[in-house]
Amino acid sequence: MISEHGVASVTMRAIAGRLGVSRAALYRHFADKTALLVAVAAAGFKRLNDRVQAIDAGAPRSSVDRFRRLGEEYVRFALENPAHYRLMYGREALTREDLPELREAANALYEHLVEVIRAHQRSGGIKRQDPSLQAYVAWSAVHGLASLLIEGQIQATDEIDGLIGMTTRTLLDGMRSRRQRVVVE
Amino acid sequence: MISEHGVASVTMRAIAGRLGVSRAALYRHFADKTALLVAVAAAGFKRLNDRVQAIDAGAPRSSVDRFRRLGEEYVRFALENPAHYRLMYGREALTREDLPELREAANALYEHLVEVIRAHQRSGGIKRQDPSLQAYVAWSAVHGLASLLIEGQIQATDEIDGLIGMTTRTLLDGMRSRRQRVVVE
DNA sequence: TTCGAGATGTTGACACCGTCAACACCGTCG
DNA sequence: CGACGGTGTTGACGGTGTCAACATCTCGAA
Repeated sequence: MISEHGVASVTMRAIAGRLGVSRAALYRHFADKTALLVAVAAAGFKRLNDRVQAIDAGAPRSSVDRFRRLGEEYVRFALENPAHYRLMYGREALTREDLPELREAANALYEHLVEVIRAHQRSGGIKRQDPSLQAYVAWSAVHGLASLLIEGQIQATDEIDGLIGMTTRTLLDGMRSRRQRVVVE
Repeated sequence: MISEHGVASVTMRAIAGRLGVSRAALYRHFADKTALLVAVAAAGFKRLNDRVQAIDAGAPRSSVDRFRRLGEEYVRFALENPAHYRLMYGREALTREDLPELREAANALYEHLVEVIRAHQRSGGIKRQDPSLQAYVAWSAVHGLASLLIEGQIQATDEIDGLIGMTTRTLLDGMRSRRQRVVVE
């Protein structure tokens, strides 16, 4: 329903109607509408998590490649499921402190990113700074890119692939360790 | 009203009540609620724009400094006006194609960023790539950081200043021209 | 000065929404 | 067999955005 007509069209009555059930029946399973949306948003994070985990499932990759593909896959997910992605980061879902499910799902994704960065640090590719802070910077970059693309704030729609690659490359160059940098050039 | 009790508390009746006016009176000035919110959001972009323009008003700065301060000031604005910032990038405001005011205000900010990047290119600080694409990458990074901070997705709340600095530094290093990079080290 | 038109404000109503209390049904297990 | 927890239904409540119909006010043209 979200991807068809936007999150505004998701009403308790409409959901119940699709299920062939009365409106109040939903309240046997969810405390209120926000709780239901939080569950949907958390499911989105889990799907995204599965997707990025799958990157490392096949043949072993270099740590740079893992980082690049992670960023790519992240943005691609957002572009394919814009309404869902918006919900995942929407205030109505994140505000509720009594429903930690969403935050935990988001955190699992973040932890994976930290792990990928740690691995790339060990291989000498990037600076040995606090990987959790580096992860925040990288997360910010891809989340910001995904958001701006989804909301149509970025005009260059035909250069999306280039923009994604440029973002991950800038991050990698910006975090690159000095020694390697000189060697490379 | 937004900053006091969140955007959800902003209802046509509540606005009218504050103004000492009836609900329907508002419809003489705005087509509907979304149009009103778009106007508020656009005003936010204009305030933010004034703020970043003010950076260059005083003593002349180096192009690196201009870039750094721009990113800093951007994130700081978001942190000081979280609800307003959310509205500025909210789907309900951006979706409406018949109200270009918001997009234009956002675009003015983007154009300023492009100009700052161009200047830094001329001074030889960063690669001579398409500045409009570099601007998208930089915008993504600061917008993503602001969003994650506002929504409480980033735990390291006591290292915000460090995180902002790390973001702009990573961007600058990532875009830095090869020649200068060697010289610097 | 008068008068009429446009801008602005008001009231009452409509359809829709999230939510809840009260009641009805069902299978399960002591 | 009977009580009980899980599930679903109906009807209602207060709140919301919005609009049509009507009232008022301002101000420039005759």
